[in-house]
Amino acid sequence: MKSQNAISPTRSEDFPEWFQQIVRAADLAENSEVRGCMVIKPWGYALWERMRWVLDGMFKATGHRNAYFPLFIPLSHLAREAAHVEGFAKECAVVTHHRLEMRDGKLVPVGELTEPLVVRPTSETIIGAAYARWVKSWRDLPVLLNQWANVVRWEMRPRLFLRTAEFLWQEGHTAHETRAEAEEETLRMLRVYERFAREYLALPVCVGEKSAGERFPGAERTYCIEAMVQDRKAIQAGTSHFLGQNFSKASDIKFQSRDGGIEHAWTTSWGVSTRLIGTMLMAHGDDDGIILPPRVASAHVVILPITPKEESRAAVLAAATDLASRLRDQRFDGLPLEVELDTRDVGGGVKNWEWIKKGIPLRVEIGPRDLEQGTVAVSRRDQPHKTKSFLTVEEAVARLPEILGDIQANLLARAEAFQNEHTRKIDSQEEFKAFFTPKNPEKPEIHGGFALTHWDGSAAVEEQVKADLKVTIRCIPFEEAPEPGICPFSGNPSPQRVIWAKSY
RNA sequence: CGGGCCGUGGCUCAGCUUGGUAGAGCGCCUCGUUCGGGACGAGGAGGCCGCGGGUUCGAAUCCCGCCGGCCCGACCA
Repeated sequence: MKSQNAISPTRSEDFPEWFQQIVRAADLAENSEVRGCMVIKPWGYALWERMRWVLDGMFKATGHRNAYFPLFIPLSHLAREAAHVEGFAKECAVVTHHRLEMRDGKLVPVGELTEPLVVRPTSETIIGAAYARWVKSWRDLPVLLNQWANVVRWEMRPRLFLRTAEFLWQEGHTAHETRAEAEEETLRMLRVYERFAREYLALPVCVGEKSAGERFPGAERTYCIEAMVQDRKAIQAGTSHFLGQNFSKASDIKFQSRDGGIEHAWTTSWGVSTRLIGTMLMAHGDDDGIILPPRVASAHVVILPITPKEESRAAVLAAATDLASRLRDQRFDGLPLEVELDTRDVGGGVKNWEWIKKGIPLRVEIGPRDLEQGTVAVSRRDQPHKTKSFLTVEEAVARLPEILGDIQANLLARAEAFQNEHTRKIDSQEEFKAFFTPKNPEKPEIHGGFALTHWDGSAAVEEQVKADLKVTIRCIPFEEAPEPGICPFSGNPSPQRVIWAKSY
C-alpha cells in the first residue's frame, strides 16, 4: 500500500533523508561518479538559470559588469595572503601534471608542471593580480566586476546542492579608492542578496555580520544573509566581504591618489551559490516533494489533459494545446508564462503526482467534462493536493499570473511565520541549553531554532558553546537600537543580542 | 583524516552462519482492460554478486588486501 505522502521518510521522521528524496523525486540532480560532484538535471538547472538571470540584472543595475577569470590559480598567487591560504589550503584541488601516457596498459600522468596550479576555491588572488595590472590611478577606480563560474572545494561531507566539491556561483570583486566606498559597496550587495532571497526565493533572512570566528579567511569584515530551514537549522545563503586592504596589499593593487601619493585600493567580494537552491528546497518543500516559488520556478504551469474516453481524446488534446498557447501569451513577473503540456501516455494519477513532486506552482486539468462546461480545474502546489478550483478558460488565462503572485506571497508568509515561531529571546544558560537539546538523544527530533541571546564578544564563549552544544553565532544582526544586556555564558556585559543556531 | 556499519539487476533488499554457479518487491518493455487523484492482468528484458588475490573439485557465501558508500567526530558557501 502506498503511503498518503509522496515522500518517505517525512520531514519529521528524518529530515536529511527527506531532503535527498525530494531532490531525487523532483529529478533535480544526482551524485556523479566523482565523490562530491553532482549532475544538475534540466529541472534543477532551470532554477539556477532563473536565479542567475534575476541576480545578473540586479548586479548590472548596481553598476557591475561581468568578466571571466581563469580556473587555475598559480600556487604562488594563493600563497600571497596568509589568512586566506590557511583557510582554504585543506580543501584545494591541485593540478600537478599536464599529460597522460599509456604505461603497462594504464594511463598515467606525466609532464609535471614546474609550478602546481590550484583549481580556484574562490578567485580573490587571481582577480587581485589582474586588478594590480589594471589599476594605476584613482581615475581607474572603482573596478566593479562579477563573474559567473564554478569553484572547487574538496569537501569531506558532500550533500547535493548544500555542499558539493564543485559548485556554481557568482563572485563579485570590486576595488575602491576609499575605505568608506568599499564598505558601502559591501553592504549594498548584501542588501541585494537580502532582497533577492526575500522577493524571489520567498526566504526571509537575517542580515548581519559574522563573528570573527566565522569570518571569511582574509576578510576584515564578513556579512551574511542567514536563512532558517524546516529542521530549524540556519544556513548561510549569501555572503559579502569587506576585505580592507588585505588583498590589495597581497596582490599589490596600488594607485596614485588625488594628492599624488601611492595608496592601496580597498576591495570587496561577495557571492551566492547553488546552495541557494538547496536552501530554498529545504525551506519550502513538504512531504509530497519540493515547492517552487513562482518567480524562480523551472516552469509555472503544467496542463494535464484528462482523456478517459477515446472519442473525446482529440478534442481534449486540442483544447489543452490551445490553452497552452494562450497561457504562453500571458506574462508573469514581466516574462512569458512557462507552460508545460504533459501529453505522455501514463496514468492520470501518476502524472499528477510527478508534477506535485516536481513542485510546479500550478497544475491545470482539462478533460471532457470541462470541455462541455468551458472550465478547467486548477490546483495550487501551496495548497493540499486534492484542492481544485474550477475556473472558466477565460478566467484561467486572465487570472493564472495573479494566482502565481499569490502563491509567491503565501510561501514567503509561511516561511516568515515558521521562522518567527522558532526564534526566541533567551537570557539564561539553562534555557539556552534546553532549547538546543533534543528530547531523544538517540534519534534527535527536530528542535531548536534561532536563539537571540546576549554575547560578550569573546571568542572563548563562542568556542565553548560550540563545543558544548554545536551551536554557533550565525550573525550579529543589524539593529536600529541595540539592546545592551548581560552575556549569560560569562556574566560580562553584552552590547546586543546575536543569533545563535545549529547550522549547515 | 580518526571510530562504526555496509557493498547482490535502475532502486530497496533477501540469500552468506551450514560453499554446489542468483531471488523478491518496486521500476522498465510488450499486449489487453483502465484513466476526473499514486490502476489491474498476462507475458518479457535486465546481474562477471564492488575489485584483486587465496583456500577448494567448486566461492555471492570462507580468508587476505584494496576500492567505494553511509553514519558519527574534525572542516566548510
